[in-house]
Amino acid sequence: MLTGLEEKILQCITRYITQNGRSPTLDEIGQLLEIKSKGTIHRYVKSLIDKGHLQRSGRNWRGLRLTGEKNRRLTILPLAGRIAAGKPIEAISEQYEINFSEMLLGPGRYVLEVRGDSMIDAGILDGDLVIIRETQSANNGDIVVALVDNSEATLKRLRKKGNQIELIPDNQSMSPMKYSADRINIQGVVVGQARMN
Amino acid sequence: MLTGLEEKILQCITRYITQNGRSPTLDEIGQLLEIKSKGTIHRYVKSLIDKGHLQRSGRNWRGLRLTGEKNRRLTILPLAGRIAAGKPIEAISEQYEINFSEMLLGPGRYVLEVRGDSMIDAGILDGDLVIIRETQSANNGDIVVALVDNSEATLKRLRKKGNQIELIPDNQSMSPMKYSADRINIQGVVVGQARMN
DNA sequence: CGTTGAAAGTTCTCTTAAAGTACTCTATTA
DNA sequence: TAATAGAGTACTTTAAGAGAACTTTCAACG
Repeated sequence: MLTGLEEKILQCITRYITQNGRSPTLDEIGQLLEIKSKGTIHRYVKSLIDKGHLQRSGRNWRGLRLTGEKNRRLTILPLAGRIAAGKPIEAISEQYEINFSEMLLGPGRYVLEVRGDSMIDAGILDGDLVIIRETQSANNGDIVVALVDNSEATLKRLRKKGNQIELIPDNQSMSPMKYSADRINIQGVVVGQARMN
Repeated sequence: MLTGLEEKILQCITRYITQNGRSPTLDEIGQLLEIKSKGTIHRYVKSLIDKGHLQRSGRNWRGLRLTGEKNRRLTILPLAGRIAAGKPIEAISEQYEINFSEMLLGPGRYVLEVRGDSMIDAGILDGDLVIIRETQSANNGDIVVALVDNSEATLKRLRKKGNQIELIPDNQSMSPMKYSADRINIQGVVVGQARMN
């Protein structure tokens, strides 16, 4: 079990290595985390080595290595940077990690597997998983699970117009459908989308 | 058998861990349940440990762990069914569950934020997150992070043809690029994709 | 090739704040 | 009266930071 700082330092090293291809020095870690004493850093790096999350190769400078085997914090991954066509990976300074638990957990979450291409322009393909948060209310523009006439469920983008509700497929070859508000029951809204390869 | 307060505290801890990835301190529990004395909290936490609902790992702060079932459910969501346009949600007969930890965890995973539309036909939009597994080898058809001439990183679909490597954007308005194999370095392959709304 | 000094790593001690533990005392309620 | 619940106090342990003093590594230079 890692303490808060141990966690932070491990993340910091992981990120440094992914971006620069070599491990940081103690002082560099200290700079990134705003800790002035390299003795303090060393204590935690050593404890990470003892706990098996890091290895030191020989006694070289910048000789830290990730072991990778130990499970990291459950749903948190380092955000290494941004990638675009034709450019180097752009380093990210503001944010260190992506917390998926916010999307995945929390009350009333469940998953639906999407069938069909009706939301293809929103990047939701056949076979994708969408994470739904159960709710009766949704805003214009949300992608919702809507129950029509209490019999048909469908995944569409929502637009409310007075007493009318429009369910809009994000697919140019399909057309929106209009209903009076009392025929539509919102079951939930899409809070995330995932695809596993 | 748990008393009312024991139940409340256990739920509170479970919820905290699922949302934050680590256990709360006694004071934090107290804050959430509006109990001022951490001595009181401690008494009930201890009784929960005695009854086997919680474990304490060592003497660490935030060292509480859930036992049994609850522990395993952390990154698992119920798969409620399949949804398609114009049809009821197709129920999935067995209790089927989606385990995201397989995608998110494991050695050498990190996240990149995608810039640009070059993979739009694969459902990877501008701003999406892709989960990368670090590897030097990839198969034909994989979506890879490729480093060209050790200077430009790009996300493209891979096709190998003898000593030639083709990097194919999944976007009809862009054309594939061909390189000799020695100019390309595979950094990792896409193992998952996520979008948070 | 060996010397040397700066940079990096290691080992300590000291300090503070926060967290956990062990009690006692009190109130409510069935 | 026993079980449940809350407040509070005193104490111990842990996490975290600063910094001094030391050794090792590495590269530049004569």
